[in-house]
Amino acid sequence: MIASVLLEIKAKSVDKTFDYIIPNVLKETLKIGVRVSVPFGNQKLQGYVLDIKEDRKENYELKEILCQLDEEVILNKELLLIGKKIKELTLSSLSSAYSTMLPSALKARKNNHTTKKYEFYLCLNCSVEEANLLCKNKVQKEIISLFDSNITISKKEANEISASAVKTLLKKEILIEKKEECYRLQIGLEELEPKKTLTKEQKKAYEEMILRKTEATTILLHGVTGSGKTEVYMQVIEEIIKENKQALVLVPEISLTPQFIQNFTRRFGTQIAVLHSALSIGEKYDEWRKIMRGECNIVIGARSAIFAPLEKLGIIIIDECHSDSYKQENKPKYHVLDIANFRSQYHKCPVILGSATPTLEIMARAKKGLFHLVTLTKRAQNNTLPKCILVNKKEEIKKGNFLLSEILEQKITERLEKKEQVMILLNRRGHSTLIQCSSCGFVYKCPYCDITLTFHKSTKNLRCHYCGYTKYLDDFCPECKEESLNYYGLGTEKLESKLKEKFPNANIARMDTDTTSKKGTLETLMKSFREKKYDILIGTQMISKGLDFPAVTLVGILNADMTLNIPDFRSSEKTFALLYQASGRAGRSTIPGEVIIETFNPNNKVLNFVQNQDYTGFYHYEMQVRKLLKYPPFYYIAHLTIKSKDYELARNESKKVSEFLRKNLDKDTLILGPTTANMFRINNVYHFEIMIKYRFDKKLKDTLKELEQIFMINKKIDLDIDMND
DNA sequence: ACCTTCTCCCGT
DNA sequence: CGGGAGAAGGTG
Repeated sequence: MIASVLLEIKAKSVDKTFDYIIPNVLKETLKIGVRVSVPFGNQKLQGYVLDIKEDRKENYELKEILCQLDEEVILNKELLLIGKKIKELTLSSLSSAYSTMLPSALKARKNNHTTKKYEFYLCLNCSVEEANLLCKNKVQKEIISLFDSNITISKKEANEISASAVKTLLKKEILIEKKEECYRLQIGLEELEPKKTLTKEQKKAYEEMILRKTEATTILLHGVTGSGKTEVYMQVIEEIIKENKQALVLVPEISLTPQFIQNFTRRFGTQIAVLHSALSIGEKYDEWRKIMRGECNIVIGARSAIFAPLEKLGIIIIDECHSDSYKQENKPKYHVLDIANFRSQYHKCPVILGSATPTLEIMARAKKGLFHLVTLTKRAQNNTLPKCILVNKKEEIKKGNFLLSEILEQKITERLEKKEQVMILLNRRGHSTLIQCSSCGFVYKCPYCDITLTFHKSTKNLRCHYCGYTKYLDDFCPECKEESLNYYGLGTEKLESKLKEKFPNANIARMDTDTTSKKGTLETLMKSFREKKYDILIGTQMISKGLDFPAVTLVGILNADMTLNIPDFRSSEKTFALLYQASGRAGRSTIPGEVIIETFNPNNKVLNFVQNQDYTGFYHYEMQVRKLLKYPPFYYIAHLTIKSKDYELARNESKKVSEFLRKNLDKDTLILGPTTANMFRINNVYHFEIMIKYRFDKKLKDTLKELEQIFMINKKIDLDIDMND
C-alpha cells in the first residue's frame, strides 16, 4: 500500500505529493486526511496524506512513513476540496492553503508541543469494604470514603487531601487511574434568555431566510445600524438547529467581544464553539476538535472560522460583510466570501450577508438578482437614526478652534451635564504625527520606510507605524542641536490630553492599538465604558465597528477626510462605511443621537451622503465613478506587487513583468504600471505595483502562474499576486 | 526546508 | 588550480 503525501513546507517548488510505503502497523489506521511524519532527504518532515493507493507504476525505491500524527482525520473530504479551491483562486501553494485552514496547533513548527489536555480520574479496583480493610492509614481511608457516594473521583481533588496517599494507593493497586480528554475552554453557563419579538421588517427577513434554508443561495440582509440583525440571525439559527443542522457565524475580530458571545450563550447555552485570536493555541485546538467531532451546533468566529469542519452545515452568517478583515492579508490571500460560497454549494445551505454598508460588489450582485435582498430600514427599538451635522473645519480654524469645533465642544458640554456618553473618532494613533525643527526645517522620518515618524508621548519615543522602528526623542534637533522642535498633527494620544485639559471633570478613556495591545484590556475598557465609568471614549476606527453602548448619544468624528485622500479606489467606500458605522454608534437606545463630522471638504459628496445617512445615494453615485474609471464591480482587479531590497532590480523586473503581461493577456485587459506603491519603501524593501483590470481573460491565470514560476527561483525579488483585490 | 552539487570568479 | 560564495537542483 502506497500513500501520496503533501509535505508541509512553504517553498512552492515542492508543492506536489510524494509517495511513501505504508508500513504494516499503519495499514489499518491510516486514512486520507491525516498528518504523517515522513523521511525526506535526510530530514524528518510533516505532511498530509492526500491519497492511498494499492501500488505504483514508478520503479524507484520508496521510503516508509515513519508514523501517523493524528488519530482522527483532520482534513475531511470537504476541507480537502476547499484547499484545492484556495489554490485555484489565489494561485497559492496547496500546502499553504491547508496550513491556513487548520488551527496552529496542527501546523508543523519547531517546538510545537500543543497536545490534548487530559483530566485524570481515580476509581476503586475493589469494593469499598475491601479497600477499607486493605488500608489502615487515616488519610488513605479518607480518600476511600470519597467513593461512598461516587464511582470515580477527580485525581486533583484527591491530591488535595494527600498526594502521597494517592500515590501509595495506586501503587498498592487499590486505586486505578483513568485519563479522559478534556477541553481547556469552558463556556460559562449563562441563564438562558428568551427570544425577543421581531418587528415587521425583521419578521420578513426571517421568513425569507427560512424559505431558502435548503437552497445554495446568498441573501443580503441590508439593515441600518441598530436594526437588530443579530436577533434575526439567532432566530433563524434556532430553526436550523431544530432540524439537526449546524450554523456558522462570522464576525470581524473586533466585534468578537465577550458581550457578543454572551448574547449567543444566553440564547443557546453550551452548544457553541468559539474561535478567535484571544484564545490560546491549546484552546483553539480544543474548540476545533469539539467542532470536528460534531459536539456543537453553532460556531462563532473571525475570518479563519470559515474553515470550521462542521459536517451538517445548515447556514453561514457573515456579519458586517463589508469588513476588510474578511480578506486575509498574507498568503494565501483568500476572501471569506469565496469560501462561504463554496461551502454553501457543498452543503446546499444559504449564506447570509449582513451589513448597513455593503460593498458595491455585494450590493451590485444583489440588485442584479444574483443575491436575494432583504432590507431593514428601521431601528429595532423604533428610535430614529442619529441627526448628523457637517462642520467646516477651515472656518473653525479661522475662528481659532484648532482642537474641536465650537458646536462639538458645546454639545460635549451638554452631554457631560446630562450624564450621557460621548464617543470621538480620530483615525490616527499616537500623539503628534509630524515632528519638525522650526530652526532648520528638519523632519523626523523612518530610516527604513518613506514615512514620517509618529511621536508617542507616553513612552516619549518616535515610532514608525509601518515597520515598528522606534527611537527615543531628544529635546533638541538632531541636525542643528537647537531646542526648537515643533509637534504637528493630531493623534488620539494628544487628543486625550487636550480633552482632559478642556473637560477636567470628565472621565476620558482612549481605545486604540496602543492602549489595547495587552490581552484583555480591550474587554475591560469596553466593560467600564458600558458601565458609565467614563464619559468620553476616544478611539481609532476600532470603536466604529458594531459596538453597542446604549448611553452614547453623541458621536464626534474629527478629520473625516483623512481616509478619503488615500490613493485607493476603495477609499470612498471605506470612508463612507467607517463614518456611517461610527455615526450608528449614537442614540441606539431611547434618547435620539447626534453626530458631528468635522471636515476640510464640507462639499465632498461622500461626506454629504454620510450626513444624510443615505446609503442608496452613495451607492448610485459611487457606481457611476467605478463604471467610468473601470473599477469593480464593472471590472475585476488583480494586483501584482514586486518587492526587493535592490531598487534598480525591483524597477527593472517590474517593467519586464508589465511587458510580459501586455504580450500575453487579452487586448481588452488593461495593464497599469508599474508604478511605485503607495508605501514605496517599507522596511528598506522597495515596492512596485502593477494593476490588471480585466473582465473575462482566459489567459490571465495561466500567465500569472507562469510569472510565479519565474519569480520563484529568484530569491532577491518577491512577486506578490492578489487575484481579487 | 535543507542539503548537495554546480558554477563562477578570484588569487597565488 | 584550489577555495569560497552563491545559485541551482533534488528530496519519494
